[in-house]
Amino acid sequence: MSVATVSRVVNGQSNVTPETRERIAEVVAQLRYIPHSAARSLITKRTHVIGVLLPDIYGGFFSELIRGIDAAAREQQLQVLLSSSHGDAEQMRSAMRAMRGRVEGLLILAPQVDARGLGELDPVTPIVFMNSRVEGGTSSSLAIDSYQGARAMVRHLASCGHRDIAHVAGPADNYDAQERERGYRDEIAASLSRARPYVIRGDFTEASGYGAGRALGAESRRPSAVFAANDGMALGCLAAFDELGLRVPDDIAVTGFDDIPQAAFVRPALTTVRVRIAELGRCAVSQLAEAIAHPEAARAITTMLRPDLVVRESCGAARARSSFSHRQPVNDGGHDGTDPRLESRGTSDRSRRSSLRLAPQPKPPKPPRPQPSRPSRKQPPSRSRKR
Amino acid sequence: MSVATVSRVVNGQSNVTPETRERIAEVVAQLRYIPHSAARSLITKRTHVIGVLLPDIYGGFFSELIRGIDAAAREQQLQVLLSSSHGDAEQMRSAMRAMRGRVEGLLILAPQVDARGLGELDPVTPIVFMNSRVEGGTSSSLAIDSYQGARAMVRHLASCGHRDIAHVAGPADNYDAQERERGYRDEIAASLSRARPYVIRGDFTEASGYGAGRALGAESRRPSAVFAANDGMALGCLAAFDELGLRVPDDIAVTGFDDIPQAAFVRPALTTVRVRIAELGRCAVSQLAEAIAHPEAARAITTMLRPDLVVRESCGAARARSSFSHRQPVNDGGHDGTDPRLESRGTSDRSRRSSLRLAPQPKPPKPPRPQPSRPSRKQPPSRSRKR
DNA sequence: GGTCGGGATGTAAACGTTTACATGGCGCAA
DNA sequence: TTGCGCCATGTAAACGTTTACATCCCGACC
Repeated sequence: MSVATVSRVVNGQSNVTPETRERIAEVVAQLRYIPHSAARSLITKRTHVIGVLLPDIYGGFFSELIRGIDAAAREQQLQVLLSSSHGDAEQMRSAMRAMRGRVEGLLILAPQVDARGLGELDPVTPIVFMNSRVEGGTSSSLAIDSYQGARAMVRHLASCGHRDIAHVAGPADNYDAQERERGYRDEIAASLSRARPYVIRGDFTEASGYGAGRALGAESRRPSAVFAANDGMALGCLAAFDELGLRVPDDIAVTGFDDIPQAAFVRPALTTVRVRIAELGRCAVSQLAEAIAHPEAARAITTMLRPDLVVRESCGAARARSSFSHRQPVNDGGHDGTDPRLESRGTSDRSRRSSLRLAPQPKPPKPPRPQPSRPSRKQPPSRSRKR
Repeated sequence: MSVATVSRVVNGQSNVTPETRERIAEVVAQLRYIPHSAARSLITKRTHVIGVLLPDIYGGFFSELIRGIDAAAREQQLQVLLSSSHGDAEQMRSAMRAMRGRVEGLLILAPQVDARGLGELDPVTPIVFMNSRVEGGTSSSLAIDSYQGARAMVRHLASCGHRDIAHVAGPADNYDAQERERGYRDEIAASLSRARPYVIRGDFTEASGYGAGRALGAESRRPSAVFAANDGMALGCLAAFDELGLRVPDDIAVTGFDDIPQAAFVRPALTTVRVRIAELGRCAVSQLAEAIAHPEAARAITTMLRPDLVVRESCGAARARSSFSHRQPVNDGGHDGTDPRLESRGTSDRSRRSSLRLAPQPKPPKPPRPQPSRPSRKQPPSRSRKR
């Protein structure tokens, strides 16, 4: 038996005698032979692996993102080579180098470094950037419209009657943080022309949000609302205010950004800007898979995902309010105007407080948002299994 | 210039003339040449990648675990090839096959499938199992002592005066779930001999915990305490009780298991069994790295990690209580008896309520647990950066 | 000045596959 | 009976590296 025949059997090719196949299969089983993927992909040029470069993987945002990426990757029969790098451009470069030859494409989330430079490092591997500053260049990019999301949130708070709205910003070198702060400032100027923006800087961690909350709560003239640039910091604020004896939303309103899973679980449930993080991951994988499958059609597509405002308890709004539409390629200009999904819950106080999501995240239009009621003994439709 | 010389330059070997080196480096930079890792590892037999097989990656437990694994991997200059598989043994097998030749070792968390069978599939790659049923076999294993943790929790609840303690169990085919339930039953029998165990089954998701909470809360003779087999389900219970108008812990106590990051953030903060999930991941990576570096010394080490009880608000205990020691190789038999770390917080109500962790998880003995106070404007010592 | 040695560079094998192509056997048709 | 063609199998090149070994050049020492 030659290696070629074995190869044919292992790959299930047809041109081999049944008894030869039988014999080889037997030996393969007995020797516990497993083909060497690296050698295989050396010649086939297919690895079925995508590389994922993240700045960090702590917190609800990233775990949710990885979940979405993983799910989509599995659907596409891809494996994921993960690498985090503290947002350091040099570490990112070295991770990219280490991935060359192992992956067929790269998914990069690099809100702090110049994405263009990264793309130029390896012009041949398809790359999809997420939430990055990309101007021109040849790679695709997928981003959240942080600016519009922030404006919508500030507009909402203003419409609730808040006039002193503080902003807990993210790291100064982070693109999303910049955009959110810019949206905050612009909307303050637009909606509350007489108010002055008040920004206190954090770093997206709960701890920094906690610190900011302590500082804000202790101020002589404390704001009536705090808009944090992400949910983690909003959670930190919540804890700080709880400790200071301030009631949310009665004494002070708190809102976040991202809609990480915890946002719905804390009490008071967090009003935030829903990013559909997992879906963002899925989209990115799809887009990358597409670019891998058809490298000839590689156009640099920049997609902007429009986030939704989701009103829960922490802002003190009497009723829910909605925002703008969901997903909108930035190039075809103009909204379609439809799909202004209402996120309103039931009207009774009881039901409004329940923000536990029993059902999987509702698919795009019109989330049915079931009233979580009837104490059923049988398992409710659960998310994917855990552990 | 021959390929050999180029290889020498790229790998920074010494026996090459400075000007040759210079010229080659220049061309390398100009062509944006990046070595092909797969080809390289084909000959060197080093990939610097470890494979991680998980049943699922949803929820606080897994994101924390991945975080620990990733951090340790980065320290050891390893990359992580991630694959989740819904706990299906067949999917696990196929993922393992796909990883052959790509990874130098495997980290497997398979609480539902027979770990032995998995190990036999590929006897050559070093494997470290986590939280799995492993008897004998040649692979190492790292596990949480779920049984003792559950007993400690029930003992604590009993000592708080609870007599009707219900248990929300995990999936029947899950090893940890089984052990926790066994611990629950045994301790009920030991501490509350006249009480009857009451188990309601969940599947480790928040949704199933929510369902169980609704069911328990509505019962004619509802229990005074609920011990959920993981924090996710405990969170679900909390949401259910909140909705039913039951106050925790006054009307009913709730406790969990794992100490996922959210546990400290919800109000009331969750009393739970701390697993030090990230550390578990780190240990597993270290152990695997060791096995890879010294395959000759490959002994099957089974390490049992001892979890700690952490008392917060949700159980209604007046003061903190501690439990047993932390980390104890199971083979050297017998506890040393030292290190009964107290987890007590400050005594004032205010400080007891604050369970936000400002500092990184305190290292093993004597967590200093700083009183989170002084509203400092500068960043508090944060966890690793986010985004 | 010849020989020896050492250092720079080149050559080729090896890693474990896949696959184009060659070989050879067999059956069938002329 | 001879030839043709098809099908099973084998051979070898190729993938992109690393590395043992060969070669070559040059300087130094005898």
